Amino acid sequence: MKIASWNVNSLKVRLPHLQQWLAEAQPDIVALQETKLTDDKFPVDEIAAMGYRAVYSGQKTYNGVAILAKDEPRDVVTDIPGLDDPQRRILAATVGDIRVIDLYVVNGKALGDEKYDYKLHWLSMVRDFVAAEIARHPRLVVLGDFNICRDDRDVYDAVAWGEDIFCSPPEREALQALLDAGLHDSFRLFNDEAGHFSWWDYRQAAFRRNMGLRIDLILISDALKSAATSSIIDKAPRRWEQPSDHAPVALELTL
DNA sequence: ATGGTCGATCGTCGA
Repeated sequence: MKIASWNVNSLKVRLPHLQQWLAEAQPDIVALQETKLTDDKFPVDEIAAMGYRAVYSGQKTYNGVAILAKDEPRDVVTDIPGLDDPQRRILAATVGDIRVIDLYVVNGKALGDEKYDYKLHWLSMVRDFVAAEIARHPRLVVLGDFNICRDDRDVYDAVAWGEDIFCSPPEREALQALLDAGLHDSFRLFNDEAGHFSWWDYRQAAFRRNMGLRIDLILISDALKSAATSSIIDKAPRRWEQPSDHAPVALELTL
């Protein structure tokens, strides 16, 4: 069983990369972020031709999330209970006996910006939703683009970055609150090293210089932790022509 | 040098 996440930065542009990666990696479940497509434009047929069912929650120009799976996703949720939000950033579905919550966390722009306040509020609402979901679904995976670096190992120049956006204490506390709901950062079950990133800016040849951040995470409940055998960042698609600025991340389980 | 690069959209914003 393989579960993956990828911020594709426009599914329209990146569909050929997604198709190539699905063919090579063969994940059972993959969560996508930044599809930037309204639901009527979602490439259902092309995805079906790859052997995947899809559920999606999109909007024009911005945001947009989707879950692809070889088995039919069911019990789909597209909104955080109690949060009236037009931005399409969350998608929950059950595949087999695994509950999947796909997140495209608010970027936040800068400390003090109104988008930063929205980010923290959005995360607090997500935490409450995750706490309710984990009570109902012991096998829970919460994955996506978190737009938070959990600790300094996840930043290419932590001294220079300091406590700026993605690394501020309130953001890190919000991520820790999610983990405290009963989740584990699957990558860190297998790798303690600094310098493993999932996103690199398009500018300044950042990828070639490995000037990146680890912001794409796969968080898993206790029941899945005991079955996890690997959790990796697949940098290969970042080297392809016209890539997403994010690499896919993938978890393997013996289930 | 207050920039740089993408994507959506078509001047400018978001990341």
